[in-house]
This record gives sequence, structure tokens and C-alpha cells, in this order.
Amino acid sequence: MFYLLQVVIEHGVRKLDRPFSYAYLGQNKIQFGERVKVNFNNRQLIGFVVEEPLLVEDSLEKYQEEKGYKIKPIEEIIDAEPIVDQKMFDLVLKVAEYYCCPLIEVLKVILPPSLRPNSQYAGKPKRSFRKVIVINDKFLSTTIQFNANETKLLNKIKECPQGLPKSQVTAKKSLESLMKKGAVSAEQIEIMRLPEIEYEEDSIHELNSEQQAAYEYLINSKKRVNLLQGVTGSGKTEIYIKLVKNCLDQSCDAIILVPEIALTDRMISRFKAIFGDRVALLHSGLTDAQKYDEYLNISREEVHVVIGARSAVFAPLKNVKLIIVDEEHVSSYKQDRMPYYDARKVAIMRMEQMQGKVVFGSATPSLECRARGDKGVYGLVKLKERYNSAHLPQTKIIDLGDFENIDYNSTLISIPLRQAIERTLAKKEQVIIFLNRRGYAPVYMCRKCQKPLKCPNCNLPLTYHKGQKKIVCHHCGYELQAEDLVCPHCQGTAFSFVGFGTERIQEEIQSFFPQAKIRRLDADTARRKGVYHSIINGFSKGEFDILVGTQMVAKGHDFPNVTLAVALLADQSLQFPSYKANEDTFNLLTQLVGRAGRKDKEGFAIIQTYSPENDIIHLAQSQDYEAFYQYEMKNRFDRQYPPYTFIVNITISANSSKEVEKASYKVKAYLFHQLQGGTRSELYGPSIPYIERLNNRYYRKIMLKYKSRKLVDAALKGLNVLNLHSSSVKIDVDIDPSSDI
DNA sequence: AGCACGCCGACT
DNA sequence: GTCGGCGTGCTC
Repeated sequence: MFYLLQVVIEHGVRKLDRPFSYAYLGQNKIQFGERVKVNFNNRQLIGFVVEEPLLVEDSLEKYQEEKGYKIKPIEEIIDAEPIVDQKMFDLVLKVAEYYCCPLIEVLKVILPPSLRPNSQYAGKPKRSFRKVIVINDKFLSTTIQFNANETKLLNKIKECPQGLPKSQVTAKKSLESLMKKGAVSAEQIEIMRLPEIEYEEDSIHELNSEQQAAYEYLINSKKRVNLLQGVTGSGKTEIYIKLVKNCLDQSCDAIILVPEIALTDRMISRFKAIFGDRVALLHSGLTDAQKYDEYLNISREEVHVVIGARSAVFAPLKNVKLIIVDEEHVSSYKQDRMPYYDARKVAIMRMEQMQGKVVFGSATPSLECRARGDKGVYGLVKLKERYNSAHLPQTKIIDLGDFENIDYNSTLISIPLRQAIERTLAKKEQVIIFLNRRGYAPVYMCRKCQKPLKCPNCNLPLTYHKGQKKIVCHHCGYELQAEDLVCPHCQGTAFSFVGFGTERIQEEIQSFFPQAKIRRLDADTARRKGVYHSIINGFSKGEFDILVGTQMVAKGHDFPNVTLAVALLADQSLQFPSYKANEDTFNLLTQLVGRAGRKDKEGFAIIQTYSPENDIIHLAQSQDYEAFYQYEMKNRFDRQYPPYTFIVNITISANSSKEVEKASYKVKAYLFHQLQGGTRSELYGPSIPYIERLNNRYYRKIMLKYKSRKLVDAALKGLNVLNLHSSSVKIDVDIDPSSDI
């Protein structure tokens, strides 16, 4: 007699993505949803029990003989209780199925690090206990005499309803005698290492009539998914708060997804002020121990609202009936590594399962989302009033190709731009300058042979970092000291740099405005913890005049004294070889321009470009989302990209270019064969991707466009068992990728 | 993923 | 004659 277990093992490999049978012969309870230690192919691994154990009456030997394969007993039960419940597991199954990725990989993302079925984390932070002194209940009904010291300690203990931590007791003698008399005793209590959330006092605001109408629309909508499209400053947060309150009033739970916790502290503060202890915050800044406690805290229904980034969509709340996705258009909701899930899609799956509602909020919704709103697949409600009534800045496009605008002093900081900065500084107002490239110069070139230095692992140009005196690969992190460098082609020792990064811009602007205080915000300066916030807060308080930086400066945060926002080179994101380049550029420029929108002062924005006639740049200039939406939908239709089709990126990689070449043609031939007869799909490639080589691995890409998923599913599943000869070959499947490169 | 098994080349 | 390269197959 034994328990038969179905166990998935920790390796996230397609070939092993199925349950293996194990036996449990012990006397303890073993349940579905617990982790176990198993011996798999002579190695110690962690597995996860995916079915309720089955009691088999036969002996293990007899059963093995019937089945014709060996069934090993498990080594150990890790969890005393299930760590995933049936409902969550059903969601995990759906996600793994939709995204064609191993089940175990999805189990790993939904769990905090120390609960993951992964040997790497074995024995990592668990519960934490502390010894406390508590009053004995029985003692309350008796009368015992105490001396002065004992009474003092007793009163101190009485003040702590949770018990007085033993470490805080200084009068050890008195404690001893109190314990002897039976008045108090020592107990182990579990402590939660949850982080404090800072917030300012606040209460629920009255909704204006437009907000109220939108709120009622969302409450009454019969649609599973609803889009709340509201211009910046229209007060979407107020509506979120009302929706969450309504949800809690019905004893249901809610999840609020935000793109990045760091950019959302105002909203978090409001939620915390209004819902207090019922709110938990999940983010990457927590320690493993905190993540563990937070997971437990949420599972035990101590909280009913969870705010967090992408993975918070899996928060183990038991009765979620509302998921709000703020800034729905942001691409960070899609995970760009295994498992390639999209939190927006998972939110819909989870609410379909729970019969709850999804609310997507955005000022500039993604085309997919808005198109579904227009088609009536999603509900759609708009907010058009700005109730903080900041008006749009005057936006000027500067043609960098026009010699009138450029002089020998700088090719990227045009004459009109310099004048605008000068005017702004003269008024004691602030400037934001955006350039999407960090470092000093993106190309470092030998003067003798004119060849740029390239990364030996990735074959891409190395970026010059002047401050650190280094030449760095931005893709793999490879770096060289800039001093005593020798050209690998011609042995030349003199180098020059081409192009601009934020570091160089900071230097040039400083030379034009020696008196101005300038700070830079990019992945280099924000590397150390807290630097990001100190720069943002410092700029907000007016501690410096000009903020130069990458993407980071365009997002979130309202700087009341910024009246000039500058995109130095708008072409950069426009030229990006992705079908989403237009959409990303429009969003980026719209956001950046919005940074200079002021209530009481006149705001200005400058967009520099070599293509001043470009439609997207003009649409961003006029901040006209509706026009942009119409324009880009036509573009997507003409080129048959989402939302008119679905796409899948299949990336093949191997240790040599020969291997990857061979394997990619094999994959293409296989898929082509499988999709024969299906008229609603098309294959492109194999092509050489933008990053052809990374860390000495070679890459090829195949894109699949489809309208119906039917045949596609079977074809992609077949990749699991496709024989590719060489073991270094990997196939990565990204369903609904965030871009097509 | 990670490991054992097995079949060919170039060494003591 | 043996050591070790990595192609192949298997894991409850």
C-alpha cells in the first residue's frame, strides 16, 4: 500500500514538461500543491505535486511491474500545507498552455523565492519566530502578591497585547520569579517582516459628474473587460478607489497592477491612506523574507487589496473579483523572458475564472485594447475633462537637417534649443532633456582604420563611458579600459568617438550654461539604490535646474517648475525596427511633452528630429490620441500586424552560427509542414535578428502571424519533441511578444 | 537540465 | 593499446 504522486520536477525544459510518478510510503499527510524532494535520474531535485495523491492498495513492486517503469519513493515532503490552491493551479495550467511554456516555470513565477520549486532556493528564509512573554490567563483569576519590581514588569507586559519580546526584558530576576509564580509564561510567536508603507493622511474624494458617470458605467457594465480611457489629470485614480471600495464592500478582493512601483508612490499613498491595513504592496525591492511573509499574509486573507507590478496578477488572494491595470499600454506588463506571460492577458484569464471584472486604465491605450473597445469586445468609457486643468505646452519641432538651426558648437544641441534653455533658466524655471542612450558616445572608433570597436561576444558596437574611462557593451556587459587601448584590426592606438549619449549631452549643456546646475538620470547614475528617488525628489524641490536622462525622465512625476521638455533626437525610437515603433514613439513623446504642461505658467516642448515631416511626430506634437489611433490602425491593417493578426516570435539559438543555421531551417520546415492546410497563418524567416550574437550564442528568428490559434497550438507543441541533433540548440517561443524584433 | 553510454581520432 | 571528444538517449 502506498500513495501514488504525480510530480513535475524543477527543470524548466520542454522535454521534461510532464508529471512523473513517485511513491510515498510514509505515514504523514501528503497533499496536492506541496513540494517534495525527489531523486530524478540520480540527482536530488525539488518537485511539485500536481494531483491529489492516490492511495494504491497493491504493493509498489507489483504496481511497477504492471506499469512497466520504475517508481521511486520520494525522499522528503517539504511543505506541511499546500502552497498553491486548486484555483490558482488551474490558472497556472491555463497560462502555461496559452504561452506554450513549461508548467514548472509558471509555478516558479507565482511563488515568492523561498517557496519556489527550485533547489537554488532550498532552505531559504521561512517563517520567523520570536520569544515573547505573555500574561497567563489562569493568573487573572488568582491573587498573588508581587514586589515592586515584579509589578513594574507585569505592567509593562500588560501593555503589550502581542506579548513583550523577551529580548526587551532587562529585569531578568523579576521575570524569573513571575514565571515561577505562574503569572506569566514564554511563548514562540510568528513575526511578520512586512515593510512599512509611508503615506499621507487622505480620504475618499467626491467624484465629479464625468467621473461618477464613468464609475457607474464600469460598475454596471456587463462586459468582462472594460477600458477607462482618461486624459492625464482626469482623475482615474479616484475612480479606481471607488471601484476598490465597492469591491471590498461586497467582501471581495481586488488587485491593482501598476507598471513600476517607483513611479506610482502617489497612488499607493492614497490607497494606503484610504484602505489602511487591508492593502499589501508587492514589489521587487522587498527582501526574500518580506516576499515570503507577504505571500503568507495574502494567502491567509489578512489583506484584501494587493498593489504591485506584473507578477502581482498572481497574488494569492482567495476571492478576487476586480483587477485594475493602470497605464495599460505600458509594455512592461509583458515579461520578456521565460515564462513570456502578459499580466493583462492573465488578468482576463483570472477574472474569467472568478467571474470578476478587469478595468484597463490609460490616457493612450494600446491599439489592441482600444480596438477591442471600439468593437464592443471590451466596454469603453472616456474621461475628457482635466480637473487639475493644466494646459498643454506649446510644442515646436526643430529640423536637425536644417543648417540654419545648427552651428559648429554642437550637432545635437541646436541654436533654437539653446535659446529656449536660456530663456527658461532666466525665468528660474526648470528643463527636462531626454535622449534614449546612456554613456558618452555609442561608437568608439579607431582613427587609423576607421573601424568601430565591437564586442567580441555580441559583435555590436561598444559604447564609450567617459566618466568611468571604459568601453562597454550595453547588451552583455563586456567592458574594456579606455586607456592603453589597441585596435584589434590595425594595432592603432588613437581613437575617436561618434554620436551622443546622456553623459556627453550633460557635458555639452554644462559648457553652454556653466552656471546651471545639471544632473543626469539613467541606468548608470541610478544604479545604486535610492539614487533614483533622491534625484527625482531633488529636482522636484528645485535643487537643480536641468535634468538630463533616458526614458526614466519622461515617466510619472509631476515637476511643478518644469516649463521646458526636450526630446533631443526623436528619430531614435522611430527608427527602431519593430511594428510598435510608431506607437512607442507616440507614447514616449506624448508623455515627455506632458511633463511641461502647467496650470499657471506657460509650458514649452521641443522635439528635435531629422525627419520633421514625420506624421507620428506631428501627432505627438498636437497630443491627438484619436488621430494617432486612426492613423496607426490603418498602418497596422495595411501591414497586417496586431490587432489585425496575432504574432508569435520563435527564437532559435545555439553555440555556433552553423548549428543555429541548420536548426532554424529545420524548425521552419517543420512549422511549415504542420501549418499546411491552415490558410490563416503565415511564416517569416528564419532571419538574422537585431542582436545576432549575444554572449557568444548565435540567434535566428522566425515570426509566425496568425488569425486563428487552432493549428498553431499543435504546431508549437510539436517543437517540444522535434529532434534537432545538437544539444546546444534552444527554441524559445514568445506568444504575443511586446515587439517583433 | 544533466549525466551516462558509446563510438571515433591522436596520444603515451 | 588507452584517453577523451561530444553526438544520443533517458530520466518516474
